[in-house]
Parts: sequence; structure tokens; C-alpha cells
Amino acid sequence: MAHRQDQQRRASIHDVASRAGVSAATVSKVMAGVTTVKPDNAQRVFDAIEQLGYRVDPLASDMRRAKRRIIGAIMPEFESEFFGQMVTQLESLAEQRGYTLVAASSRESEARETEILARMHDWRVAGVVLAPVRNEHGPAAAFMKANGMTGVLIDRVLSDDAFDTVSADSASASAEVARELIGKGHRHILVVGLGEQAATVRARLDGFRTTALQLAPDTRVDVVLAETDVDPLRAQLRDYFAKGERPTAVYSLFLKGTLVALSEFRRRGWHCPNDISLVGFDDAEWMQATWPAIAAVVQPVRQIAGHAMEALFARIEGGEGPPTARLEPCQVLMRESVGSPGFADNGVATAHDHRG
Amino acid sequence: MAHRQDQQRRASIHDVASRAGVSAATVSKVMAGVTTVKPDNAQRVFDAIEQLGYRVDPLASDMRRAKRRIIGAIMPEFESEFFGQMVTQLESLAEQRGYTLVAASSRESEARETEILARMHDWRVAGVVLAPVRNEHGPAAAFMKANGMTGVLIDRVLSDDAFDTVSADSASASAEVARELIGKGHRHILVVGLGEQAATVRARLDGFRTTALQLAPDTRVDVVLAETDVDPLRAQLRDYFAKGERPTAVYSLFLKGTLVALSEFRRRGWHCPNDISLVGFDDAEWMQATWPAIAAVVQPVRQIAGHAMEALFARIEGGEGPPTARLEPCQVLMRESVGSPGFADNGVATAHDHRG
DNA sequence: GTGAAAGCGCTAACAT
DNA sequence: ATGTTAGCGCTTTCAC
Repeated sequence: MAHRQDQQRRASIHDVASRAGVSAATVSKVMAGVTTVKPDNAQRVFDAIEQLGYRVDPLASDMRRAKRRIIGAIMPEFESEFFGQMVTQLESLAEQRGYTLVAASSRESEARETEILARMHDWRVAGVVLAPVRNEHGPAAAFMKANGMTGVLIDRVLSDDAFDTVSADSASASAEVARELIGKGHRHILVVGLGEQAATVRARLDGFRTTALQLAPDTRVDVVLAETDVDPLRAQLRDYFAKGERPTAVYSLFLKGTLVALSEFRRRGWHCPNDISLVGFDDAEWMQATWPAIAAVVQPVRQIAGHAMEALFARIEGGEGPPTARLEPCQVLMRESVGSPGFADNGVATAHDHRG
Repeated sequence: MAHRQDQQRRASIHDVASRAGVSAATVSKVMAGVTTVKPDNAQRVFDAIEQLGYRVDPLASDMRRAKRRIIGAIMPEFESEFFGQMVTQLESLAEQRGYTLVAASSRESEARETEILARMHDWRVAGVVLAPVRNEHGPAAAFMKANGMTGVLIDRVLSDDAFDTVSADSASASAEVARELIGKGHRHILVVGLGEQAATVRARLDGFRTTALQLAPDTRVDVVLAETDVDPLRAQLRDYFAKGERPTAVYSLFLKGTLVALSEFRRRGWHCPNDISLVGFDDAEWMQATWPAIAAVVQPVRQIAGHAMEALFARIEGGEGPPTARLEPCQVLMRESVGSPGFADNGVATAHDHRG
């Protein structure tokens, strides 16, 4: 076979029109499902479409329409299961409504986030699903406001005065984690997180601390929060343990923190749950394959994506009213990495678990 | 602040033209960097652009040009680190060339793959980077050929008679894994994989088996290959072990297989590397945080993405010549999950490793 | 019921 | 050196 790819022109609406013996306008009407077209004309149009393999050019179509059927999605990264699933969901929902999703990664940079947004504005997207790097008060949201863009904010947000928001109910989930850990007898717990993501990190931390102290006022909750990146967090954590601190449990407020905590345990030769317990915000597939399986807070990706798209399309279609702020409930999966302090070997190998 | 988003019309090229006192064509020329424009006119155009905050509408621009500056990317999934990184890379490379990347997930379905491709064809994308669900002989590649589309095939492909291909050098990497395992004394090794992805799975299997048998002809290489999905593989693996088979090492040909193997080990209470060794094709961040750290073949994502885009743009710009088939070398990271059979506790906790 | 005409925002020939 | 003209492929009044 030849590698030369013959680039013959695709059939246009005019080709269909002339073959069917009608005008382009009529073809357009037939395709739009207008019922006032004479049946045999409609039939000839359908035949011509079939024979020519005609398909509308969405670009040209959008060009003429007021709004373009493109949705932009901006995620901080694509590498994690959470955002991967999110993009998959969003794409599928956009497609269902006849829209094309253009996804871009801000790679955890607010500067890039705004650049991407500007490019999407150039494309005159109908709407944007933005998962901001930090929170709802960043430059990206400001850009959207300034340019009258339609959008929904998800994940690292709480609520906004201009845009609908949808995120996991971090506070409630963290409260439940607190209940579990306190219930198992933990009274010295370390919380690790990344401070920059203010919106959700604060909610998670507060939700956890408040409940823990309420249930057991003598509980000691230590906090190791790094400002921006993962490496400083690793260093701070190392310092913390080097000082001789020996909490009986660690609650990580985000996925990478869980990984950092785990590798610090490795370094020190500590095993979960005998030497220390671990729970992380954000679940991942591997967490139930390892030994011990890692306890985690599962974020409701489908619900977040679903409600985000619902809210977005409501606005695109002209929906009025004050911005809504949704919080979707999470599921807390207690696995073998959590035990009771002082009791050796309460983690037993079991068949891998299944989510409800 | 009002939630009502004012959707004022954006400045068009004509707005700029009239403000600068020139024609739209001149504005277009200025923006294209044509040097034959009178300096003071050019300056007034720049001023007008600045004042109006004008930016070209890429849709309208593409409409008029022959080729559209859109690249389509189709991945089997977005949930894994590998494809997540791949999309990030591709997006960044497309952007560098002034193209927009539209990414879609085929969700491991060849039917969906073709549908997406048809939609991308409707968009008249300049080119497509396709990571096929199965291999280069699927319906998607056929569709691209039939419609004269420009594209590059990556990942689960070896070589094609119509399209350039870029993938990891599965065979060499697998040979190296064989060398390592044989070198450590393993003589009964189980290989697990998913058969449908014929192209790469065969290369990995053959590369491994050939080298293993060459180095130690008495080696027993068992193979558990499921046809389509992960669950049957889990079942087959369970049967295999239930029969009393006791290989000293397992080599998984893909990420999910590594996860399945790990959870089977869990179920049976086997620990790596004392009870059994494990190496997986495809690395993931968590693999160096667990205890033991899991040995893995690291695919060169950046190289694959880079060469794929290079090849694609060469074709887009009219490059001729027979299709090329690139194989990018992998890195094999031996970690604690691999030991020597019969030697207990040769896995020692070490600081987390760093990739080169 | 249907088609002619206008035009979305832009660029590439072709004049001037 | 610049403007005029003519579309890209489609949809949408608005006449007929």
C-alpha cells in the first residue's frame, strides 16, 4: 500500500444539495429535523447524504451559530487517576450533548492556567470546566469573570460569588476519618498536606481536627504543611520524625502526601498498621493490591463530573440565578493500613475489597 | 458581584482595521509578520490590537486556510500514569507548534475508537496520534487509511505499511528482564498478559522467552494470557496457583497484570521477594513507595511523544517517504520485589530510588 | 415548502 | 504598500 495519503475534498452541503436536486438551505433544514420539508425531497436528501458519506463540518457549523459547541476543560494534571477519570467523564458527558471537549493541563501552574483560558476564550468555547491549581480566587477565575466567560469550578474550590462550584465534601469525609481513628484509640495523629491548595486543604484539616478534638479533647493533632511542592514536604516530614515524634497515625490530605508518608515509613522501617496507621485522601487502584492495603477517602468523580456538566449546560442555555456550591459526599474505605495503637498485627490479609 | 455574565462581542479584525485606519487585509498581514507593511501603519495596527485586546479567532482562521491547526489524540484510557503523561506531552508539543490538541479516550473499545476518529475527521484535523486499543491492524487505522487521514500510531503497535509508528522497545526490555531474572537464578517463571493487544504483548513475551531459554535452556516459562479483560486474567491466575504451580518469579506484561499478581500474592499470603519475585512492564509512582518497591520497566513517554509529534508534523508538512517504525529503548528498574529464589530476605529497605 | 442572499471572522489572490 | 474581492462550509432570515 502507498504511504501517500490521497486527500480528496470531502463532500460539502452543496454537493449533497445538487445531488438531491434541492438547495443547500433545504439540506440544512432536513438535517436539523425541520418537518416542513416535502417527504420525497427529504428522502432524496437522505439518499444523497448516504451516498456521499456526508457529515457536517462542525467548525463551519459553529462559525455561523452564535455559541460554539466546544467545552474547555482545564485540569491541574492528567497523571493521577482522579483527574484522568474526571476528563474521561467530562468528555463523555460533553459528547452526549453533541459538544466536543478540549482538555488541557495547567501542570499545576496558575500562569499556564490563565494562558490556556485565554486560548479557550479565543476559541469562543461555550463553557469551561476549571479545576484550579489553588482555589477559586486565582487569576484564572478572575480572567473568566473579566471576560464574561461561562464556567464551572471544580475540585479545589469551596464556593464562589460568580461561578457554580462542585467539589468533594472534604470536611465531612475528614470528620469521618477522625471518627474512625479516634474510635480505634489513636490520640496522637499527624496530618500532612500541601498548603497552597488552601480551599480544600483547610476544609480537610478543620473537618478532621474539629471532630477529633470533639470526640477526644486530649488528642494531639500535629500538622506538617508544605507551601508549594512535594519535595519540601518530604523534607519537613523527615525533620518531624527525626525530632523523635511518634504519632500512632498519619492522615494525608492528598495523594502525593500518602506516597511521601509511605516512603518515609519505608526509610524508617515502620510497617502499617503495626508501627503506624495511615489514611490518605484520594483513592488509587494500587492501594488495594499492596500489603497492607491503604485506607483512603474515595472522591465521587462521576458525581462531581455529572453535576459540573449539569450546572455548566444550565448556564450555557441561559440559566439564571445565584451561583450554586455543591459538595458531593465521599466514601471512606478503611483498609489494613489502619489499626489500633499498641496492638500488633491487627492487619490480616483478606481478599481485595470491592467498592459499593 | 453579579452572577450574570455579560457576553459582549469580541473585537474582530475589522474593528482593528477601522481603528487603525487600514483594511482588514493589512491587519492580517501585520499579524502574519509580513515585512512589506509601512512601519507607521504597522504601529497603528499594533496599537489598535493592544487597545481592543484583539486576538484572532482560530476557528475562523482555520476555516479559510487549507489545513486546520488541530491535532487529534486518541488514547485507550486516561486513568493510567502512562497515558496521562502521554497526553500532557502531546498537548504541550502541539501547543508549541501553535496547534490545539483535542484528546479523546476510546475506553478500550475499538468501536468507540472509530467513532472518535470519524468525529475528528469531521473536524478536519491536520493529523491524529492514535494509540490503538489492540494493534495497528484494527478498524481505526483502516478508517484513517480509507479517508486519507494523516496520522501516527503509537504504543500498542509494531510497524505499519501506511503510518509511521512509535512505541517502546518491548522486546529488548523484556530480554533485559529475562537476563536479570535468569541471572538471579530463577528457572521457573510465570508470564502474565492480556492477549488481545497482540502487537506488543507478543513482542514482550517472545523477547522474554527467547532470551531466557537462550541463557538457561532448562528454564520453565509458563504463560497465563487472558483474551480481553482483567477479571478473566485474575481468575486464570487463581486457577494456575490453585493447581499448585509455584514459579519463583512473575513477569507481568502490563500494569493491570502487575496489580492482579500483587493482589493474588496477598490472597495467598506470599511476600515479595522472599516467597516470589515480581517485575512488571510499566512503571508507576507508587511502585517505589511500597514495601517492597516493585521492579518495573519504564517506558520512555517523552521520547515516544516527541518522535510521534515529529513524525506527524513531518507528514502534515508534506513529508514523503515510506512509513517509519521507531522503537524507543526502555529502562528496567530492578527494585526490591526481585530477589534470588531460595534466599530469604534479600530485600532491604532503602531510600526511594531516583530515575536517571 | 423552498431557495436566494447574507454573513460568521478570517486569509489569499489579485489588483492597484 | 495596500485595498478589493472572493470565498472556507454552514445556517438563517426572508422572500417567493
